[in-house]
Amino acid sequence: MTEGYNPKAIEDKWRDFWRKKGFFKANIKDTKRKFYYLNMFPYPSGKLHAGHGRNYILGDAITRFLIMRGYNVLNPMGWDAFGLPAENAAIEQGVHPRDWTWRNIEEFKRQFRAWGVEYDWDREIATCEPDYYKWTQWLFLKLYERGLAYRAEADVNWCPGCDTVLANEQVVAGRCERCGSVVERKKLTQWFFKITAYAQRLLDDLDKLTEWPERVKLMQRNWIGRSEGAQVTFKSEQGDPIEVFTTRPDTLWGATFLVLAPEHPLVEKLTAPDRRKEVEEYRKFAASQTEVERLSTEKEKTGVFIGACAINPASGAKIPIWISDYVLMTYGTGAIMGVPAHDERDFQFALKFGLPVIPVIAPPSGVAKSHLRRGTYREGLGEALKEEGFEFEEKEGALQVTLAEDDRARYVALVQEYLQPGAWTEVVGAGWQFVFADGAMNVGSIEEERAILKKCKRLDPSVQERRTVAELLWGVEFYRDVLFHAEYGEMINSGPLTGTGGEEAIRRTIEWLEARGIGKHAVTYRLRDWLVSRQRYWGAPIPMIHCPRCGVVPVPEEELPVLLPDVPFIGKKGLAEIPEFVETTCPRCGGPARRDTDTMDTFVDSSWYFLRYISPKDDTRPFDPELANRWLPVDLYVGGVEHAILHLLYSRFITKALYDMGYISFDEPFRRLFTQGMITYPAYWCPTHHWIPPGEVAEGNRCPHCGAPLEVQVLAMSKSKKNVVSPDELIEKYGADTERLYTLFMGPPERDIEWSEEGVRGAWRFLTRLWGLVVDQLPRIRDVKEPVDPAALDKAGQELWRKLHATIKKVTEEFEGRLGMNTAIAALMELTRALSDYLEQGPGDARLVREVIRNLILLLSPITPFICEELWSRLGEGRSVLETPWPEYDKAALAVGEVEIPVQINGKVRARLKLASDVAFDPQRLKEAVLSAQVVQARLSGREVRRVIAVPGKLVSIVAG
RNA sequence: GCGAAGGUGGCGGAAUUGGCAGACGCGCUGGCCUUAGGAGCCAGUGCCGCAAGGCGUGCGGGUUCGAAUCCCGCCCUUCGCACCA
Repeated sequence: MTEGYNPKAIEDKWRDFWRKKGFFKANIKDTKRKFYYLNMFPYPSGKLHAGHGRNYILGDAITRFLIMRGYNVLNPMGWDAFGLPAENAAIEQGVHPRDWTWRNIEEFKRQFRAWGVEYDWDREIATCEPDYYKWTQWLFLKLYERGLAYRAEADVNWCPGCDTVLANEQVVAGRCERCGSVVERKKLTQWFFKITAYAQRLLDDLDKLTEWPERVKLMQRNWIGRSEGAQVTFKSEQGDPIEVFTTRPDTLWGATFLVLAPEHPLVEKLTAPDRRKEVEEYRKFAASQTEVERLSTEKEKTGVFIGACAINPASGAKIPIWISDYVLMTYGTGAIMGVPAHDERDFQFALKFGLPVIPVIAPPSGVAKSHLRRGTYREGLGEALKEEGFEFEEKEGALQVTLAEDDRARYVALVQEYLQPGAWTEVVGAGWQFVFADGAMNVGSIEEERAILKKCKRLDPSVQERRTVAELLWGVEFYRDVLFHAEYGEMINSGPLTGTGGEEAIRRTIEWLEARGIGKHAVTYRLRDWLVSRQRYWGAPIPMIHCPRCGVVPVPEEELPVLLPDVPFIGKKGLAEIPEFVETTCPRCGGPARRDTDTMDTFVDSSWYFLRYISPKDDTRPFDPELANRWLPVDLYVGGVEHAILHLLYSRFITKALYDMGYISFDEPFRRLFTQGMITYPAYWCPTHHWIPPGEVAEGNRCPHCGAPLEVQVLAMSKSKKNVVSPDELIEKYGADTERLYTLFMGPPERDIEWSEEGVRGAWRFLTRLWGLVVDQLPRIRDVKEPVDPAALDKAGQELWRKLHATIKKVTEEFEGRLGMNTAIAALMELTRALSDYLEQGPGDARLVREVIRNLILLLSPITPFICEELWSRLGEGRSVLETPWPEYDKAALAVGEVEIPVQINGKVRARLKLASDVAFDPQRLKEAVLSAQVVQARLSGREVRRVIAVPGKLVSIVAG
């Protein structure tokens, strides 16, 4: 009876072995064959679950692989230990956030150890410790010195439930992510980092990041949101300049109104006295809008006229000034020109408030529409149109004509003949034309628009209520899809620039503006400055002092860190409530002053931590610049996509700022980025009892407490949704190796995948089989010392020999390249199967068996280190797996034995031939061998062979007549 | 609405460069072992068909000796952004 696989005993035996041997300690001074591997450090929030394993197990496997490849690997671990959850948990449980945090850290470390996930623990950092946040504060001071940190009043997200400002990412659909309160907007004076100063570089340098996923780069591009266009100066009737940003300067002649953001500073000045009350009310309404209301899509446009007008600098037309909340103060100049003919939002706004629409860009389709109402034309028009070749449809006595722009004149002439007295029709296309019996009129300016409307009202009293021509046309269903378009095209109704088209239009308009000094080329970004203030206790204090005489004064560098006051933590507490913290003296004048009572956003802590690992204990500087320049950028950075924007953008920004200050010689922090997917699991929701752990769900998907049917959703594992699988239980039941193997095998690491208990069993079965196989063979191979002699192998031996080398190649390539551990493991399973098949045929060549087992263990060891270390030691190799070089494959071995070549005849596989490798890889011999084969001849049965395509080592395709 | 990624057996997925579609695992079916099985072992398993054979990678077309892979059009799913002028 073979000794069974007992993971518990094995894992306990090897658990601390690697750590004691120091395999995971980087030799920081030696950077010859260095590799900086980094996992995004975790927020220590309780316990690790199986979902976390995706990240750390992958990282550990890669690290072990790199060590065996002879790299000097730096793979450190630390704790993103400041933040709201610690504080909230502390309030609920009455413990100090620091104690809560360290308790969790200890738990995480215990779990890492159980998983066999090892780090260079000498370099452990925790952002909540003074020896770390001292340097976060140092960073703040440096940014302040450079003018990259500033204080300003701003609208912020305020959660009334948690009593603090929230980060944008903590606001989900307008509600506080934690307590669900509707987030309010509040005006507060806050600290900002000027990330916008780096917008262009952050955008441009994305092109340098060739080893980042396209998806992440795209998300950053969108987030930065560069828009190119023009800034145009309009003037109010009183002469006040109003700056407007537009990406479509070519539509300038079509601007029939201006809209300012409600908070725009000019509103105060421009508002007419009789409109003041209404304007004030609207501004109040806009300010009170919660994020939820503001974000609701498809909501009707709102706004008010402020009783003042401006002059369109191109057309000279007098146009009204409105305010509306669809214009944001934080983007561009906070004011826009309304071009309803070519912007959907402006079009809706104009339609709702009766503002004129003037088309100024010809639709590129070159199509125009004309609608003839019943009774407006004389009999015979239909026939005449047909005769002239116009396309139209008749609908309830009305004619709907669709014509090419080129035929417009011919069409107008024809229709005019048939119009009833007092009737008219329109041609809507490149410009809107009204065709009356006595002539045609063009909607080319506001005056013309007014004149046409007046004439129509006179002719047809039923349109008396229409406020604009656009409204008149909107009444005709047939026209609706052509009244506005946002495409580029030839400029029309645009004074001197009429006729300018395509690429030229924008460029020439900007030249025209610049020549007149009323506008210029301009670029705007969607990216906003980074708000870093938080009114909470558990964060790095902002190292600033407010002095009544000297104003804002930075804390001198030598006085850092500004320590968090060590106070008993009961209930909510901000630094502002702790007098012994607040009261201080001004470093400049020595008089009484107050400390800044805000702490920093935790994203500041994590925006530079990858530098601190280089010299974590240095208390004279944040990092050793010389070593940092040698070790960074990080060679491979692995973490979740959820950080695609914020953390990664902030880190890039801080790196560039430090580069500009001369502290480092690289300006991107992470050379290669890999974003691993999440592990999902069913989550059960009861309307009354909320999230129910999957294990407690009652028969028929019902709530165990009230019997209500539960809503099931497959979601990323998370403690709050109670759908986590505990590694502790898995390790108890199957061992850490099984969990590691399954985690890496379940699918490609970048994809989200559902956890499966059955899948875990499959991994367990494989390890059990492997164990049995090796242990069975040990007695006869333990003392075999001679290498394999490939020439002496029989056919089956050759097959296995080739398979072994193919497997080494495959696994090595996955570790070095796309990290597809799933297919690497599949290959190892195949090799295991091949070995056991080989052994079933007889005892086989002991040297070969030993060689296969040896390599199998080495190749699998990064994935399942415990079982491999145990089997390896039993093999009697004398040193540890991690001291053994990674196997190399032998090219010659890949060409040993026979290859199966499929033969296609007219596109269908009709035969498979086993051919010797030297034949199969030689196109000429391959062709001959296939054509002369019996099966192929029979299949061809005398048909003419027209063409033969032989792909060496792959297949042969025959085209027969 | 805009942008991106994706759609392959009952399920997770493989096919990395245009070259045997479904590797590997799960599940299922049958058998063995067992007092028993939510354990283990062996075999089978894309679909239709007794078979020969045919059909198959979201749908429709195209290029090619050959298409999951390339091109054109459409449908669906997921994610990101969402009044950004």
